[in-house]
Amino acid sequence: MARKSLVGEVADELLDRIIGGEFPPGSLVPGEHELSARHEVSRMTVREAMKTLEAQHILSVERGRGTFVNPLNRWASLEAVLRAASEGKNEAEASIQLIELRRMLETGACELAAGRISDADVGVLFGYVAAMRAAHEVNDVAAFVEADLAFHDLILHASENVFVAVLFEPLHRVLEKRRTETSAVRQIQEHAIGHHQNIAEALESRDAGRSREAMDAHMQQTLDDLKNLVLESK
Amino acid sequence: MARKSLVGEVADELLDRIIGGEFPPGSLVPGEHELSARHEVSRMTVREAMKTLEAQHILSVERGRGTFVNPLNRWASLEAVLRAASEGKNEAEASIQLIELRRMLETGACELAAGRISDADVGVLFGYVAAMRAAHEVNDVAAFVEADLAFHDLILHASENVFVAVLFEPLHRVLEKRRTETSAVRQIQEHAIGHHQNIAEALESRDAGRSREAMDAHMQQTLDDLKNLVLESK
DNA sequence: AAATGCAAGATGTCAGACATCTTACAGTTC
DNA sequence: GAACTGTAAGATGTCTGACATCTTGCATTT
Repeated sequence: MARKSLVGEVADELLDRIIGGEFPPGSLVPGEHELSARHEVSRMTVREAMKTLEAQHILSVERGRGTFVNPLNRWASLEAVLRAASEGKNEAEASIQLIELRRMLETGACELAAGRISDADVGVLFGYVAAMRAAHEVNDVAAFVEADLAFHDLILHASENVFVAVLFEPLHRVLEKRRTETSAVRQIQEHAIGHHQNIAEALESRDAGRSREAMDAHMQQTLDDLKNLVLESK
Repeated sequence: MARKSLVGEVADELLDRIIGGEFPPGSLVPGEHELSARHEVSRMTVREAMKTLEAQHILSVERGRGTFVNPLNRWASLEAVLRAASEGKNEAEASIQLIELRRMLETGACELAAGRISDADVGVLFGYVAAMRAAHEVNDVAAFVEADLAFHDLILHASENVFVAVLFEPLHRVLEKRRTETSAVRQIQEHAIGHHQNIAEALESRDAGRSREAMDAHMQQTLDDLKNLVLESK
């Protein structure tokens, strides 16, 4: 599996070395000349790789002095932090923390959406639940997942908060694979259908607190499902 | 106010043109040669500027075809989205949405922290409240803000969720300026001290629900303060 | 009409050069 | 001896020009 570009390759390797502890936060990374020699690429390629990491606030480049590693809490890339947090031992712990994060955003968005969602969108929401039910009956996992995603996406947009969607997007991408796994279990599907029904009804009532709790219960179920899945496979 | 580097200048100008609607999502931006001619810089400088925007998922570069603008909901940079959302009319609306987002993360983190914070950290928390009180009495705004930030930062870390801190960091940076403004108002300081006291007590009781509500009340106050401030100045 | 080949234009990468900034150190001055 | 200064080394910033490779459209061939 060769990577797409030399720049991406160099950036990935450098990030790996940082995560591996070779260059701890605050330390100086090798100069552009040295890196270009080590990776056998031109200095321009190294510079572009650095720019990539700098844009994610993983590195700080200071003219005349050198390039430094930022502390992890300044990193702006959820994926990079995930790679760092999953390093070695605690991948399960990282997954749980991601679900916790998702829970905050989804329950918050759901609470906001209760006061802002249109009647039409509530109807669409119930439509998605029906689609999930239908997919469950014919055992169509792909269709089930699709309706599930659309359901949550609609609520996110109904919250009318652009920034929530922005922060949620990388999270969504990271969690996507695991969601497909859990959604394949029929019992989990049944749980999910019930929770989605509750959420849709809560939003229909326009009760913010009730909507939040309905989504929170769903997230709790997701967390439990993940824990069981992780405990089984490990 | 000249910007630091040519690369940053070109990246900013290009982002401005994108936000301004000159290059809508999905459209093709001018080629590297054309941009280097327009901005009177070398092609290398343009490439590095593009790389920074690509790293933030604002642009997608496809070899042989060109460079395309991504839809706004894929942008990974909160600051860039903020610039887009504040374009022209609705800066106040954007500020409110940012507070809403902060509310989700802080209340969520506080709820988690209730079950994980150490006795020692609870003590430190009360120490920060005392510091805020002292700063309030001698009218030291800087010290007040510092204790306020430390208070929230400690709770964030006590949640023991790395990803929350990562998502919160850019939000923190964006909101920092405005917080200094509101914190200068003595009446708002008094409100804040009371709320922080309640939060610290709730965390001390280790009651997750109560902790969440205490932080939620504080966020509601912050939102109200902001609305009043915005309404006054505009 | 379908398949092929080629040229144009885009990004990817390279090489070497010079500019500018930061820092340390040696030398100068008082 | 302390403070100032100039210089050299090493780092990043930028430029120029070249060649490689990929995509696409179009003309050519079959």
